[in-house]
Amino acid sequence: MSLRQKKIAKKKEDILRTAVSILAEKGYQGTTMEEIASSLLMTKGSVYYYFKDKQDLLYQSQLMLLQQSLINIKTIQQENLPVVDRFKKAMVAHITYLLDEKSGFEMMVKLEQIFSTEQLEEIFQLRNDYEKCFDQLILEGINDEVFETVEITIVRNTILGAMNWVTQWYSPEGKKDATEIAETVSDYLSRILVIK
Amino acid sequence: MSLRQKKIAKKKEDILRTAVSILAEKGYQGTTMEEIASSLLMTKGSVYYYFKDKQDLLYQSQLMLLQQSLINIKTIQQENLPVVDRFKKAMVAHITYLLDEKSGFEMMVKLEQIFSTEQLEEIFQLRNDYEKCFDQLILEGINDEVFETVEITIVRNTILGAMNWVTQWYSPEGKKDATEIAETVSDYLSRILVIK
Amino acid sequence: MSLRQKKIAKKKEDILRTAVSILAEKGYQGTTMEEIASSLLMTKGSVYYYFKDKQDLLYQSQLMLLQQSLINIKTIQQENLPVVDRFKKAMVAHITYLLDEKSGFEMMVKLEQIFSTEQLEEIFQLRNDYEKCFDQLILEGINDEVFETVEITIVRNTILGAMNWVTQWYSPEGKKDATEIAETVSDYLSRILVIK
Amino acid sequence: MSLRQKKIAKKKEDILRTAVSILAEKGYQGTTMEEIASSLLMTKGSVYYYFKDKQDLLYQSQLMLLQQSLINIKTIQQENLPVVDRFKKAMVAHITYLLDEKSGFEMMVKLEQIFSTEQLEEIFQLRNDYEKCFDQLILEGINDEVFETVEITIVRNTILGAMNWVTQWYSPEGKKDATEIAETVSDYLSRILVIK
DNA sequence: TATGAATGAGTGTTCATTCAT
DNA sequence: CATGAATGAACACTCATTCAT
Repeated sequence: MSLRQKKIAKKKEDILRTAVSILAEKGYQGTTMEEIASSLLMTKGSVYYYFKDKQDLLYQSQLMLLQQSLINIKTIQQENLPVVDRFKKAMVAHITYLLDEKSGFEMMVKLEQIFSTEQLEEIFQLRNDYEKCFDQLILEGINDEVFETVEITIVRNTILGAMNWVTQWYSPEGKKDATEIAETVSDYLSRILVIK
Repeated sequence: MSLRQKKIAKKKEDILRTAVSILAEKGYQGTTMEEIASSLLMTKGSVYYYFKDKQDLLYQSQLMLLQQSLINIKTIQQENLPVVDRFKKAMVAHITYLLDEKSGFEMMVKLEQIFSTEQLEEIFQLRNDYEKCFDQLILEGINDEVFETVEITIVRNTILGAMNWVTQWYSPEGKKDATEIAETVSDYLSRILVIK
Repeated sequence: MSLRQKKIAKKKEDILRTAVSILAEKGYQGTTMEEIASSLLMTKGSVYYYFKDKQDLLYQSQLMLLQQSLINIKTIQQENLPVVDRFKKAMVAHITYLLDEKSGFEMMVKLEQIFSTEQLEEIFQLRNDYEKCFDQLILEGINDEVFETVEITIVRNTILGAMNWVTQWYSPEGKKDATEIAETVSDYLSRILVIK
Repeated sequence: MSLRQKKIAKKKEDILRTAVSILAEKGYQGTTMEEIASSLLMTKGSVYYYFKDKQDLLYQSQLMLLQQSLINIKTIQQENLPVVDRFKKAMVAHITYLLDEKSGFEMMVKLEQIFSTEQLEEIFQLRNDYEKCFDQLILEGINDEVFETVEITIVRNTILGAMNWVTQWYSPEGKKDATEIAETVSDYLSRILVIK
């Protein structure tokens, strides 16, 4: 990758990071391009130089989030640790990633309404891959007889929901910082699965 | 209340019910007054007869949701049942209420950005009351030594999050209907607290 | 048609008339909605109340022009006059209509680039019908042996071109008024066909 | 002219040729600098090296068209041929030139709106010169008693209109090629003038 | 009460143009 | 000479809101 391409990639990522946090805070429709641009001390026109349109910005930020999350969880899954520890680590990673990026997995809009079929497929594929990793860990735990036998999909959705919602109530001003909150919540959620 | 007033109240409630589900689906900014009106076979002008503006519609729908939820949980709290059962009943009620009304507690917008201070206070008060009910149940459970000793706020937020997120993944086409999902999720969430 | 509908139809026609002349003068891309609106002492928003979008405005104005032209020529065609006279009358009508409406048949844009397939079909159908009327008159003249035997399509296109171009050079400040110009040009163009 | 200057002149002409055909097809407002540049495998910036701005591009392409047309007609005018033949040759040259360059004399915009007074004067001067050549031929024909006595300006405008319009209906897929169409149309237009 | 019509502020997007490298 | 990046003014279009009837 040439220097120029690197510069572009860097700029794109800068924009995406900012977009992610604003979009997560105000939602897709509630966020203006102007807002995103001026947060970056850019003009609207410049943002359009890097991204085709607003939808493209949302799409690529979703991809970025999901791809990074997927890398995170896959890395953890391969570590040489008991399944219980890996599961907890995956939860902590999920929560801290969301809190650090000030992002949300739901951009507050029905994705179907703004994405093309191919885009939706890509997104759903990644989301699915991610969920499968969690399912895999749960299944492993059940087979190892350290987790209760449960309906995997429902439990996974429940746990993901609890984690995704953390962005709604976590306050940096509180007693615990992001990592501590992540640890605590993960501990509590573990109890749904772990056999005592 | 005169007949006329009753008629008006009825109409208002009709509008609110529709508004709630559309707002929950598309978010505050993503929903147009036109959309709400035409869903009710009304014209925009008529909706404005009953509600001052869009924000008022959101405000009152939030109030309705919260007030009803509060009534639900208070009723349950006073029932003559073991705390574990009351807690589970409260969770089931919470989830089924959300799924039935096709609503969401978060209207996909930072409330601070659209509500006035007084309105925010009212909303937060109700939300707080509602959370306190849950906290109260949890505390009771701990005192009765049927629940683990936990950080109540965090556990409550975690559980509420898991429940609120159900609207994101529940599909009426799935194997379980709304009530069954609510029961199942509640069972799993109970494990966070219940001493085994 | 109710009074209300009549009012709407009237307003739509007003807008179309203005749009036609501005679009003809400045071309599709060179005309702004703002311009059209303010020519009518309206706001942009109002124009959008009557027409879906700019393209719709162009489409409907083309339809109006073509439909009226078609009525004009069909009326003339049925008059009980020698074919030479009817042909000349048709030419005069064509030119004066364009000059009166300050319009042009070509809105200075490749129609294919802005219209949908169905819209294009409708336009081309009408255009074709109109051309067929001219062709019919020419054919009649040939059969009556008052017109030379010619390649009908090419002659018709040549004559239509000469007439359509009049809007480019006619000036109301000149010696002749619109009708006189139309008469004169038609006389000259007749010479292409009439046997002497 | 140095080699460098020649290279620049060559490049300018390349750009103008491309610009002419795109501008003729899409109109001034409908054509983007990007489009012109990328048709030439250049970047926008490069085009700006050769031409001050978009208007300059249009201006110079008009000049080029008119100057070439003027040369064409003047050459023909001086040929040692009967006026009827020279007139027809002029028409054929006019039409084939337009069709070959895929150009149009009207760039679909009121010239007054984009050109400066001096530029307009230059353009009008050339246009006038060109028209005068036609007028001259017509006058000659009248004096030679091979053309009917006509109102020269009107006839010339009518004929020019018919010729300019050919670009609107000529299709390379048709039975006749550009030259044949030009010949045919010229023959028909001759009949307006030639005494039989 | 209800509504059709109008409004205007705001938003996404385009594009001619500039300029540092 | 060439270009990539940035800019900002302009424009199409939307939509909450108002108001006369």
